[in-house]
Amino acid sequence: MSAMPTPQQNHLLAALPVEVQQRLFLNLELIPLPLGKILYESGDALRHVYFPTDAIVSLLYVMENGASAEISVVGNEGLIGVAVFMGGESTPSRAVVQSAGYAYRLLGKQFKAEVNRHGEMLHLMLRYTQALLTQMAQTAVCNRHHSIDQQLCRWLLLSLDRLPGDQLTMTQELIANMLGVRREGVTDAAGKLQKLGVIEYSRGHIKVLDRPRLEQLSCECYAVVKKETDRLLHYMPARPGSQFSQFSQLSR
Amino acid sequence: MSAMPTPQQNHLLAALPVEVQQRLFLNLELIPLPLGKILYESGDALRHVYFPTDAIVSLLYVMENGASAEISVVGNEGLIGVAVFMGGESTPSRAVVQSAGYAYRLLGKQFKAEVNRHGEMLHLMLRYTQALLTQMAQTAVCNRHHSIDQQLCRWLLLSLDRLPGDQLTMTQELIANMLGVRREGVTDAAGKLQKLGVIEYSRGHIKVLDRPRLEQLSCECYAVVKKETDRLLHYMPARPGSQFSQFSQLSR
DNA sequence: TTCTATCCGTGCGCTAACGCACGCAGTCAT
DNA sequence: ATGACTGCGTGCGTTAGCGCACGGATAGAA
Repeated sequence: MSAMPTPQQNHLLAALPVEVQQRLFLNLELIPLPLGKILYESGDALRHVYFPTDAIVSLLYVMENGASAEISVVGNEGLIGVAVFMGGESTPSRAVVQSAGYAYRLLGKQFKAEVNRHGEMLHLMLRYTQALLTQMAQTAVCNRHHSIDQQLCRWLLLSLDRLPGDQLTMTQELIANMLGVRREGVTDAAGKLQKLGVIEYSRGHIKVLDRPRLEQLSCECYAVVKKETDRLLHYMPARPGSQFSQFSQLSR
Repeated sequence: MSAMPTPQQNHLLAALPVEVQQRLFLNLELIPLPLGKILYESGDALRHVYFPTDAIVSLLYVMENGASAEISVVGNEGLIGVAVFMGGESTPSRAVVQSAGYAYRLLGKQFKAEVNRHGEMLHLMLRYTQALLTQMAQTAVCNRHHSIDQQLCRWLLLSLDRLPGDQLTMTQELIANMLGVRREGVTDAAGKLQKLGVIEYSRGHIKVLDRPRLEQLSCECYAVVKKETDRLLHYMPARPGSQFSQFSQLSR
């Protein structure tokens, strides 16, 4: 609602040199991303890349038997469609909107053209891709070794970092799909968090009351990824007036 | 043993244009990789990249509590050290030799210099990185949803693909570390496979007797990664009229 | 040969997570 | 206000994998 998103709300776009921005921004197209929208399916040839401003998109892997698992989350710190510049043009995963909002999108061709100038865009994309790699690796390990309780905390923090405020709109069923666990498992874990006074849950609305505690209860995976992402994409300090200080509040 | 490995045994090196090979091969250094050797630790600044000829290297993630999990396997189809050209210079994982052999290594600086020519080397590396990404994503999903039995099959196949012959030298303890499970779990799963006549196991020596059966018993993850890796790295030259024709734009 | 370190098999109790089923409570449209 | 639908809580029994502990087997060294 309210103010129209600007391209600079996406951290990658914002980090580009002015001249690159000037070239690119003309071709950007603002697209609303409603909850549940699928940006691409597993194996689809990618026509566009998306730079979220305030939406969150999950990279979800769906298996033959229908079971699924999230392998990565992308918000305004990143982009969807790295496969375009990596050369594969498609990936075996699905990109689905997890939290409604907007994204700027760019034609694959135009994106590639800019990358092929071998300037800052290329290097930014490379570093972002490494951050993505880190997130996936950590997800793999987390899936192996950590309890649902811990993973829920991690997941909430990941989402929180990509949203303004302390509210999420998210049913337990959806979270379960992302984590690749049962819905009841999420109910259980969320119930514990609520009893501890860390969150408030009600019919698809979550309010985080005690973020520090959430970080304590989470597994190390959250902090590791955050630290590494910070290191790789050490953006300029958050612009004045921006409440999206996702890369500035690592405690511990 | 005996014959000295050639750089061309590594698929990536072999896939490079002759002129690039001529530039690079002078700087390659043949390095023996004994079992268990650690090429780099989590967080280490990477001095070299390694192109295995006949060794297998695991990217292993070790957690705070000591638990571990393999996030990727690299043999003669790839290289160790993508972080060098991605810009991060380090990763939060450990690279450890899982099967002894040789690798050619190259100074990070020289590797970067070649990549920075923005020629075939860059594009090859990008496609390889996407293959790596795919492997990690699949590992994450596999860790979530598949049984130890299935994962063992997958793991054996991955190793087999990177070795000549049908023999592996690998204790169950080591496999357990890679899969991030108990040693007893591996004993169990391997016992079943042996009863089925699929493998022969004896004190760190595995002989695969029935590979087709192994593929049947494995989860889909093996086939998915293999197919995608093939797509990304084998069928590189864009054929006219193929859906990868946009590809040539990047590859030139 | 004999010793010893390593590797592998096995049994037992335990826990986390699963699959299923049911029921209640908000929420929204009529 | 009424009904229906969605989202959440709960209580089973079941199972895969864990942690531990011990014991047998095999290879390589003394």
